[in-house]
Amino acid sequence: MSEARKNKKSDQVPEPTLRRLPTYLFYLEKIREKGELTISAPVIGKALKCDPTQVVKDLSVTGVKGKPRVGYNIYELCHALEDFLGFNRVNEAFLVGAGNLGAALMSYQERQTLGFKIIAAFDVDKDKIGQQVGGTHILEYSKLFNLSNRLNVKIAILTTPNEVAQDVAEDLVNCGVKAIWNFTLTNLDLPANIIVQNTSMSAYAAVLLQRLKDASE
Amino acid sequence: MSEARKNKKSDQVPEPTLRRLPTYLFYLEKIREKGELTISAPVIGKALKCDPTQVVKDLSVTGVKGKPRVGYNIYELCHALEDFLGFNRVNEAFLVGAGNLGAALMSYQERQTLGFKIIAAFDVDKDKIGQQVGGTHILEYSKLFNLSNRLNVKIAILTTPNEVAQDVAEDLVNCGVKAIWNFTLTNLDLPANIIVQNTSMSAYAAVLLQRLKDASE
DNA sequence: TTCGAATAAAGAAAAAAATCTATAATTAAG
DNA sequence: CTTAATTATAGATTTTTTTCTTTATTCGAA
Repeated sequence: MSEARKNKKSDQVPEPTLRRLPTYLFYLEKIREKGELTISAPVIGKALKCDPTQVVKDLSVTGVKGKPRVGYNIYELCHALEDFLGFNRVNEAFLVGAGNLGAALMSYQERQTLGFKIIAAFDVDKDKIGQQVGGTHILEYSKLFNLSNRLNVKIAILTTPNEVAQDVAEDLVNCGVKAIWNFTLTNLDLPANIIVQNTSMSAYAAVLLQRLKDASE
Repeated sequence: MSEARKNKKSDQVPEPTLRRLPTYLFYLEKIREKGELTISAPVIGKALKCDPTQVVKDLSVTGVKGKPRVGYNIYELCHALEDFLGFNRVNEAFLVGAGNLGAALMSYQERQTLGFKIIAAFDVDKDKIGQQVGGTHILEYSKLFNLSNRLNVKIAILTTPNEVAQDVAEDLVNCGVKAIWNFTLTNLDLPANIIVQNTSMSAYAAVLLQRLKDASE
């Protein structure tokens, strides 16, 4: 049992790799549409400006094998990536806070694969309730509790104002949500078994500004 | 000269640290509003669920010194962080593609410090042109060229559809933009001196889905 | 059929980042 | 005034991630 846990941790795919995988997938889909059948790691590396051996290592998590002097079968690779990432499964999600960012994510999911489907959005703003964005209805927040009893939704997207983020997150956990994609600046304090993915736009902005500063010195 | 370049690179603050700095800043601002004067690294670490020595290392980039048994002066630290991140300077930016995500970022900047001010947004959609989001006007895309002659904008946010991303990015570079925050899935092919910060929502989604999968095994 | 070039794969080495440890400084309590 | 506890700091260690190197495979050209 302790060995099982040890395995589980060592089996975990590194986060940098996970972050790169969707990039490969979208690039490969674009190439596939052009009618190409195979592609080699050096070609991918050149297009995506990264190391070819990095590409090979990253792609190896899918289990797909490439052939020397030929490369990978694009169709097989796309399929394996989608399968590995879970992008072809129906990962249902709630969204709370249908403001600008919330609405953006709701319409985002329509056009591009986000990895899951937002099946219901919630807000307390009377003006928003009843509206529909990206094919998803915005419901009164209090409906969350009824709805979560019937549906078994494990993922939630949190795009509320900072002030209510902690309370809403606790509600979501009580409704059976296991993973929260947190776009607020609030550091959520939740049970250890709840997966929280903090995504702050400021973090990226900080890196961009700093690199710009570095470059001009 | 070669030594200067060497220094420049080794002086660069690690990206993980840069990404954490805004989190510290927003947490500290919240604490400061409560009237606290000092805070210690262990307290920050506990609140933000990270290692106290990590906190010390991260904060040391600002040059602020803490006192043993007391901690840091919150006011001084906030100020130093803002200064270091450049959040208190007026970093002007263009935004191209005032769709959902673009609009989200435009209104985002109003409420929370993104690190810069979007001074003009551009789109080709007649319905959007003339509108105003988050205090910023949406202009006809062709106006970009005239405007960039007068203003000296170094940063651009790219939230267009994937298909036009490369062309728009090239336009932006021709207009003097040095750094592009790319929200599209297109891998931009631009001169090496242009800073590109790719931000794909799917990357985060991938990590979240995977960790959820790991947890249920 | 054979040779050579290109490539994936696997492992080693290097680099980067996070964590841990020891030290010194400081303040509060006795 | 002294001591003990707390904390910042700096350095060492460990872990993680990336890059480099080697090997073996495969296809195409001679």
